[in-house]
Amino acid sequence: MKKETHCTTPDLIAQDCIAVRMRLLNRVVTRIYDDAMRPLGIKTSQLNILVVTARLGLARPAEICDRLKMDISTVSRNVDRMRARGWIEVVDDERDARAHQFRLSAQGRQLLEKLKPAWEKAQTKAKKLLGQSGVTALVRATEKVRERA
Amino acid sequence: MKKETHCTTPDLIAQDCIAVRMRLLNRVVTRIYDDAMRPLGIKTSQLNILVVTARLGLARPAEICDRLKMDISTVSRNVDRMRARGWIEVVDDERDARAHQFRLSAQGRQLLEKLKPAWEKAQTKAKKLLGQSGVTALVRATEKVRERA
DNA sequence: AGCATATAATTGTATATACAATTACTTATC
DNA sequence: GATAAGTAATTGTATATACAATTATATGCT
Repeated sequence: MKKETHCTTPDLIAQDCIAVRMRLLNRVVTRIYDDAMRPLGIKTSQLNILVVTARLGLARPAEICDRLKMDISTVSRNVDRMRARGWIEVVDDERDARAHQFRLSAQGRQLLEKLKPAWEKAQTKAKKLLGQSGVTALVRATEKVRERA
Repeated sequence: MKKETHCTTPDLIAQDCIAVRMRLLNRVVTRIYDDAMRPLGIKTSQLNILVVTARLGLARPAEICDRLKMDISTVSRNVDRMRARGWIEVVDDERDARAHQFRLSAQGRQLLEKLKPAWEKAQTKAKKLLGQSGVTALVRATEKVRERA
């Protein structure tokens, strides 16, 4: 005989809601990386953009949005801050006066190398928290999101 | 013979970084719920607080922080907005003049019932995105976080 | 060529988030 | 009971985030 579980709406949502748990875990994980990288003056959100830009070489804002599933206005303002810190340079597009691209400055590349140990430390902690199955599930889900787009 | 993988730092971080993927997935999942609940005028972050408050009956700010791993100043300001919308009431603590508690108003309870169908729709989408293993891993990780605190 | 439409990116506005500093009160200690 | 130490919560400041509106430019159509 199946056990009846009488859950009120708040109980149901509090226990099951994926968004609630995802946001909670996001806060905890972000804190791990932010703490580790604080001495270097960079936050997790900016790390995202830094590495995507580094990999692309020359990155259009729309490409960054696509890779990170981030609103273009968010990218716009985050890059502003990173530019102010001297990590990113803006290159105008010669063919299209509306467009431009970003690339890392020498300082940006230097920062990337310098933060590696701190990142590794945070990564180890995060791995431990999620477990192997958690990491696998995370990778699978993010890949699925990218495929669909 | 093991295949050598020569990864530059940005490649390594972009591919492996748990924080990057977690934040990406958090944005995608949050968007699913925000879209579903937009007609009701509530956002995912507020839903978190709404359900925790509902379950606790009377909730102290510090309790909400603990449940959600959220900074107390964040709770303070989110509750302000929810109070302004008439979903939450503040009750003074008679024993300690510094302290107070929150509870749902009638409107807040009504909202909670009204949003159930929208929440279920979003929940179904999110489950599909994460898959069963993803949901399990997520629950496991969040429970681990709660134990440790 | 000229106008309508599409596109790239920013800016306006609001919420979410956290750390640091502050305010207001309570508890412990002498 | 006065003062020091501790605690509850807010307020100051900065970043992150997204939707809507705007600006500036490019493209397509006639």
